[in-house]
Amino acid sequence: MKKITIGEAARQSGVKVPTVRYYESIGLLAAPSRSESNQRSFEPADISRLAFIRHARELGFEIDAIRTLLTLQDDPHQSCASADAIAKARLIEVEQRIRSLMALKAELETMVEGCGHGRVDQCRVIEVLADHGQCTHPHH
Amino acid sequence: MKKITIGEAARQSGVKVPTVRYYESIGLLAAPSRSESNQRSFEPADISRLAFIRHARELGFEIDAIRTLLTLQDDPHQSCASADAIAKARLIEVEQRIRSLMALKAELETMVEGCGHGRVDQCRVIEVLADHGQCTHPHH
DNA sequence: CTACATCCTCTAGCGACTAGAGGTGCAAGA
DNA sequence: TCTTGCACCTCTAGTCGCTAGAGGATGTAG
Repeated sequence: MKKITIGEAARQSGVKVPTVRYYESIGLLAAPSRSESNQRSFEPADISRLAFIRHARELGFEIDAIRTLLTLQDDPHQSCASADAIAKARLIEVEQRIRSLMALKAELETMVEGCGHGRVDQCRVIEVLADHGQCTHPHH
Repeated sequence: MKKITIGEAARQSGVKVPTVRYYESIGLLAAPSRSESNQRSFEPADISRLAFIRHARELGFEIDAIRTLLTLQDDPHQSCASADAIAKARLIEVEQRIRSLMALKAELETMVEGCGHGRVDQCRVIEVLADHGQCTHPHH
């Protein structure tokens, strides 16, 4: 059984070293055993768990949601209804976020296109910002 | 000259009362004059400035970017190149964010569609999270 | 006059890290 | 053997943009 240092765990999972320690501190990752010189010694399972967390974080899941997902993963005999619900909720969030970003994109485009590259007092960027009534998409 | 209280300023600008105070504290808004009983008394120009800030925040501009935009607004004889650059940078950010959210949406859809509503050990949600290699869009 | 809303200041908290100080341990080259 | 330099340790504080709450003063309506 070779010892996996925190640096190695970080490299293999793609989670940064301080973040690994942070996850341990908030109880997302069980405290690993320590070497004689007090250094953390991880198991392969920890790497998987870290990769799981990283992937979920990349997908924008919050730590609390991940905590739930991990509990589910730890007990595979449970119904996956919770996992499904969490993913669905996240999907709805993402869809909403995309919609609002699209409106935002349109507005920014109007601003940038309208910019005559002259002085600020003719600048559409500043103007649009100053007056929300001019928005092409006022619903934000 | 009627005195505008912080509550009124908040109502008219759409910025919350504690946030108005916060903006003052970080120097985004000049400290207004005070009444005899030490209450803030705002000018109509402050309301416009707050509305400007609110709109810019809604468009996702960071406080620092807004600070620059406000300086530009304060001096309309400057070239609007900076404002243009800030807006363009923000547009690029937004476009990137949309692209990555679309990839994310696709991945979440795969997860949710694949869920057989059975037990966790057959759950695609958990499975996909555990193994990034299964992503349809691995580039995140 | 009595409620009750609004104002004031100040401090602390949120999420999810990140940075830095100050120290120990370890392996490899001169 | 020494020393260089990296990786590790703990702890605290900072990031961003607010938000919440304590504890108190003031303003307004009935």
